[in-house]
Amino acid sequence: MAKGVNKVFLLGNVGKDPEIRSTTGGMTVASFSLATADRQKDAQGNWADKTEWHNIVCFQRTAEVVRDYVKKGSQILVEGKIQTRSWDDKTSGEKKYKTEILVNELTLLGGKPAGEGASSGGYSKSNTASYDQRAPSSQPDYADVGITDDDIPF
Amino acid sequence: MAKGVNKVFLLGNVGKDPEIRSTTGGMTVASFSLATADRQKDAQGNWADKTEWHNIVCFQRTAEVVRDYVKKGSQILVEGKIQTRSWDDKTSGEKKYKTEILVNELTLLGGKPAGEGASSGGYSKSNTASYDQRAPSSQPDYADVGITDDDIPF
Amino acid sequence: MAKGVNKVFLLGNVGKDPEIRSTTGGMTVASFSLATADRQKDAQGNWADKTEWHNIVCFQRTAEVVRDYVKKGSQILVEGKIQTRSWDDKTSGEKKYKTEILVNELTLLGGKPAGEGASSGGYSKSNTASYDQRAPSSQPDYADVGITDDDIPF
Amino acid sequence: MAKGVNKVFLLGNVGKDPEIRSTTGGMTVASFSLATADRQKDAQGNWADKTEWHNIVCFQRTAEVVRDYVKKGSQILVEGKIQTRSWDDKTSGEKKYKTEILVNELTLLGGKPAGEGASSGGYSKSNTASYDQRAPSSQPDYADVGITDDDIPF
DNA sequence: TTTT
DNA sequence: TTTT
Repeated sequence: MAKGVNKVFLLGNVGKDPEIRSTTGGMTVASFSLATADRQKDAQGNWADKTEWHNIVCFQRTAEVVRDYVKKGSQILVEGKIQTRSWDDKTSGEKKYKTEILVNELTLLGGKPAGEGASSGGYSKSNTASYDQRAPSSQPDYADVGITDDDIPF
Repeated sequence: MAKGVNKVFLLGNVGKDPEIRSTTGGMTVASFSLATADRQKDAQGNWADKTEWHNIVCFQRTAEVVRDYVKKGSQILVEGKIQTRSWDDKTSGEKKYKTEILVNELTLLGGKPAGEGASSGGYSKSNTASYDQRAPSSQPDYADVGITDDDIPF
Repeated sequence: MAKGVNKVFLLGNVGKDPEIRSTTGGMTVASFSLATADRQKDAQGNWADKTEWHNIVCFQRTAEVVRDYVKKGSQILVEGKIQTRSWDDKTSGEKKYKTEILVNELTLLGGKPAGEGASSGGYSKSNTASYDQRAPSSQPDYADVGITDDDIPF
Repeated sequence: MAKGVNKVFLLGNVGKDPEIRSTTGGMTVASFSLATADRQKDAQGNWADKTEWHNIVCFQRTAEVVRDYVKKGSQILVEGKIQTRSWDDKTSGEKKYKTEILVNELTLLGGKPAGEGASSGGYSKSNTASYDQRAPSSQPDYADVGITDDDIPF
């Protein structure tokens, strides 16, 4: 029986080809950024599109679906939960936070059809660099902290 | 017609008495942290409670409900959307991010009954300090950036 | 402040061209059936697709979007609430129930591209007949009961 | 990977003590009605509470939680999906429909505290009668149609 | 920092 | 049929 609720629905477009990794336990992990567009009024009272970017993380079978079918531009719907990780930045000595959406369920929609785009396998090494722009070197990722399959929270 | 979806449901308990502010446009803004409990397996395979903390922001009428009825310990359900603000930290020169839940709808549940607790108005000055622990001095808050009522996206 | 929650998310395909009507108050109402596909295990333990049909009702601007853009086959996402209407069937004398989803927000997805299909305006008279198969003659619809714009619950 | 979405969130109060049954496969099934309150404008433009009733069905562990903790008056939050069953009424010869919410997750909230009320075990035989008022004799229930554990869709 |  |  649930004690609380932490549920998120996002529908949007994938910003770059997903990054695929494996945990030390051999589990597949996929991460990518997702843009959700929101029509809202600006300061002048005009309707304008505003884009919100989300850090998405998928595990196991869902990560494999992402690896095989999700690319830059894909339109998807995800259901998941919010999780904020924190760590001490070794350079600045400051506490840092990164909020991510851990996905329970993923639905592929239309958007840019799969099969086109730069990378053949839905995954390209070059993603790593741009992903790191947002997640600087001192940030521990799942591999760094030695995540195993037992650590996955669902 | 919506172009995307960015929807969050959180049910949990409020960590401290909410902080209440006003924008330059005179709109009430309430912010507080909300703990959602999640039962999940730990590394040993045992079920353990894990708490996730969320930064909640309410505007206008909802902020007034918060001011009048929500206190440390209150059990509430919120529906809202995820927004990540970023700014350049003046001290370290680094880019920082803070993810918040902007509330559309709030439902008061049971939990610790309202009317008890330290603060009389559901709001105590002392919240400010601890809130600032997580949101260091160089972070712009809504007042700093001169938000007016026109900026509110719903 | 909300006292309860009654919220539905459906993603699926429209079964027929929507039926468009007007209330006595001149408000546009659109109704159609929406199929949501669910992969589930059958009695033999095999995964099989099961389709669930939902009665969708849209009002005002959303109904106009439906009239202009939604057709048989369209893939859409709706957010709304559940409502069950009841009436006494004049023929059988029995109490009847019809559960509908009243839409708050509608998002057009890819699916079968708009612009094809039999009807030009996203609405064809012939829908009425098949719609009526599920909603027999003795059922009051919104026009029959003299709904005006004031009756719309949001 | 999901092909569609059919998701419901309801927060409200239980109308009667739940009815508890077992399938031929020995699985526990709990059903009850849930009232969700909605503040909406009436024809005169005044805000009025409107109650919507939902037919809730829980299986397995969730049904056991319901049996042990949920009573008339309990405030709960459920997440589930919509399902409409249909059958031919043997008396009138008409097609009938009943829409139900199949629960995936249930959260007990405050409301009227458990442990009080008429029934000792959170379950009273007398529920059956009133449930049958809404679900006349000719309606197949889960036991009638010989549901086994394999039939449960999640 | 909450809650059971 | 619930609840505030």
